[in-house]
Parts: sequence; C-alpha cells; structure tokens
Amino acid sequence: MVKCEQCIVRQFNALKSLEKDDLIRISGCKTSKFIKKGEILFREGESINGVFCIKEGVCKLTKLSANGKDQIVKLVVRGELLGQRSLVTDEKSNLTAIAVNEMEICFIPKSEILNDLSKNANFSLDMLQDMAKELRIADNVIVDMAQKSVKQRLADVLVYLNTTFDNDEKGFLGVTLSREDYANLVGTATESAIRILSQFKKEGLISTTGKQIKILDLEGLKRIE
Amino acid sequence: MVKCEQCIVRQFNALKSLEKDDLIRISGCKTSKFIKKGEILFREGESINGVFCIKEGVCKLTKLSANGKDQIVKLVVRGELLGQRSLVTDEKSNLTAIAVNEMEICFIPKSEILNDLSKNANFSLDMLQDMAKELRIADNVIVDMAQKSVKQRLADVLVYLNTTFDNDEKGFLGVTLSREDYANLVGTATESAIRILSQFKKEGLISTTGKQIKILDLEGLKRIE
DNA sequence: TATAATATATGATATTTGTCATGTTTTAAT
DNA sequence: ATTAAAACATGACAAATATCATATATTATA
Repeated sequence: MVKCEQCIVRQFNALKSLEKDDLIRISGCKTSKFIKKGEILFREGESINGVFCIKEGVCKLTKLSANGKDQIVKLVVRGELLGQRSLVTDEKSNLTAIAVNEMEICFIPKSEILNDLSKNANFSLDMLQDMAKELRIADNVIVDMAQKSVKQRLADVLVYLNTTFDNDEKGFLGVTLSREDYANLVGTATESAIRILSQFKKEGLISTTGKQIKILDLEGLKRIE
Repeated sequence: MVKCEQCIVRQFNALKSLEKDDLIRISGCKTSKFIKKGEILFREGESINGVFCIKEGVCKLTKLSANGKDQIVKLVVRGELLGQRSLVTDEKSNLTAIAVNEMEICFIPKSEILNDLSKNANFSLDMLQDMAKELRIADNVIVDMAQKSVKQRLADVLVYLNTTFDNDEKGFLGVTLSREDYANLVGTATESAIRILSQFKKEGLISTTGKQIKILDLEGLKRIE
C-alpha cells in the first residue's frame, strides 16, 4: 500500500497542503480499497465521516429525484477528493456515489483530518478554493439544465468527457457510460438520449461501437443548439 | 452608520466568528450603501474583490445563458454574505447581482478580511460550512431543474418564497417578483410562467393582485406534480 | 391627464420531450 | 453453446413547453 507521503495523486487535491508529519499520521490510519464497476461507495442518507481520495477510476454522484429517476449530479475523477462536505457538517450525505469503472480509493477518517483544518491555514484555504470552484461549476450546470435543450446538454457532455479524459488507443472516449448514464447526466429519458446519440451518429458527429463512443467532429458538437 | 461590532446582521453569517478587534478594524474600512430596486451590484465578468454583507433587502444572482436568456441561479437575502468566492479565488464573478427590492449593504474589501481567513480558524470553518451548505443546495437545484416539470418548479419557488420571507400585513409573499423573474427562476418562457400562475389561480392555490401573490393552499402547492 | 412604454394575459400553433410498445443486439449466466 | 436478462434502438403517439401574435392592463413619463 502506497503511503500518502509518496502518493502522486495527492498533488491534485487539498492534501498537497499538508505537512509531512501530518501525511505520515494520516497514512497510518487510512484504509485503501479496490472497487468494482457498479459498486456503491456510499448512499444518500448515510454518514460518511471522512474523505475519499480517488487514486484511480471514476465515480458518479447521483441523487434520486422525487419522480423516482436518478440524476447524475457530477462525475468525480482520479485525483479528486470525495466527501469534503462531511468534514465540515454532520449532515448525512446528500448524494449516492457509484463506481463507473474499476476504482482504487483511500479513505481518511474525519477524526484524523479535522484538526488539520484548524491548524493548517493552507489546507483549509485549499478546501475553500476547491469548494468555490465546485460552486461555480454547479451554478453553471444549473443554468445549462434550465436553459439548454436536451440535445445541447448531451453534446456538452460529450465535449466534457472528451476534454476531461484521455481517449483510449482507438480514439474512443476514455470513460464508458451506458445510454442510461448519459440520460441521467443530462436529465432526460433514456430513449431520448439514445435517439439523440443516433442522430449525432447519422450527422457524422460521433461514431459508436457498442457502448464505446468516438468523437468525430468536436467543433460540430460545440456548435449544436 | 452602524458599526460591525454592533450590527445584528453579522449573527447570520460567518462574520459572527470574528473577534472584536477584527470587527472594529473591518468596520473602519467598510463602505455602506443603499441600492434601489433593479440596480446592479456587480456584473458577470467583473472583479469583486470583497464581500457584501446584506443588511436589508434581497438580490438575485443571474447568469446569461448561451441562448441569450437570463437564469436566476439564486436569491440572496438579508443576513447573507455575497461574494465569498472572491476571497479565495482571483477569478472574475461568474454571476450578476441585481437588487430585487430596496437594499442596504456593506462592502468589505478582500484585503481587509483575507488575513482573518488564515488567522482565525473558526472564521474559515464558518466559511467552509457556508459553502458546503450552498453546494448541497446547488446540487438539489440541479436535480430539480433536470427532473421536475416547470409546473413543479414554479410551485416549489412559491413554497420557497413563502417559507423564506415573512408575508406582508395582507398575507402577500414578502418579496415581489415580476412574472419574468419567476420564469427566470424556474428556467422557462415568461408566457409559460404566466400561464401556470394563472392556472394556480384558477385552481385556488394562489390569488394575485398585480404582481402581489398570496398563497391560499400551501399543501396543494406542495402536492403539485 | 395624455401618451408611451412595459408587463401581464391568452389563443393558436410548432417544437421538444416523454411514454409506451416492440424488436434487435449485446452481455451475462448456465 | 444456449438461454435469459439487460441494454440498445426505433416507431407511434401523447404531453409539456416554446414561440408568435395580439389584446389588455399597469406603470412611467412628458
């Protein structure tokens, strides 16, 4: 098990601001875990009481809406922290986290890290900056959900996946989602998502092989309206 | 001009965690201002470089979407801080702030308050908690925007206004919005918002006198689907 | 007060999106 | 390899929402 002090992933999140001593202490009490695709990290309504550091893989944060449909609120990727909110509130989780592919994660208990928030100003400033960024992104998602058409939102998602994940050797998107996932990301019916992807295919914007999607015309997708 | 040390509004936000000395220092460099309905506090793309403390009144935070329509992302009310994000990032504002009614605000420059973030752990923890709460709310808004119908969202807004603001003497909602504001809050066309409000009226859920809206059947509104 | 500008209201219609049905393909399990 | 289950795909239709037109009411202004 790699120690936090030596872990590269740390550089991508607020843990980079911790001192070596604290990292060693945290390293000693963290738990590390492999999670298979589809497995649940935690559920809406559960107490998390710690942060997950995502060493490898991607997970989706979903919320069950009143009408019984799941909405994917965001994807959390390698390098990011998950559950920061649990450090500063005692509320239960508002979201469910599900692995989108094979993941490797470390879990650091709240009790071990809470002190760093008050002792280490850089660390808490980093947390503040992370949350500020998340808030800005969330505000933008609200506007897009409210104002853009389903087709635009789906095109946006494809562009987002293309820029966020490296494509695989064959040029397919680096993350593989089901059609239902796409629907839950943009907030539409699965059939609608399928229909629009088919349309994108006909228009030569993308090509598909099973679940794999390849982007053929990125600029074309950006132009969708 | 009331001094921060004596200001009640402080109790409602993170400024409550500042020490008396710091409050006095901040009080000395803050600016205080009355803002008329419709006036702009700041625009999307501008640098704020400080926080606004809302002493009285309400403002809307809007963002212009790609298709040229304004979306109201949230309402900010008496007691809340505005522009916390500017304290921890150097980015330009992502949103435009416009007074919804007569406002009284104080502005505290970033330079004066930034130090408190690193010196005062309680203050920065308060900020973290505020942001964590805002994030939870934003996530919920995303789900609602994606999954609920326009009618549901409009009913939600009415319920929200009813619980957030005290009704006036005659029982009308404590905050007066135009039909266009309602449309921009729920992300729909103004005509659609008007139509649905008319329908709520016919169904006896609300009554209206000009822009004033009175809620007649709160439970009925909550039941809308 | 008269007039213009703006906001509200509603009908007619077009477009978008959801729902249900059904068939096909892919994946998983035996 | 065979079969069952799940995911994907598409048509037909219904419901929700947007757009455009136009009328009326309200508010601001000369």
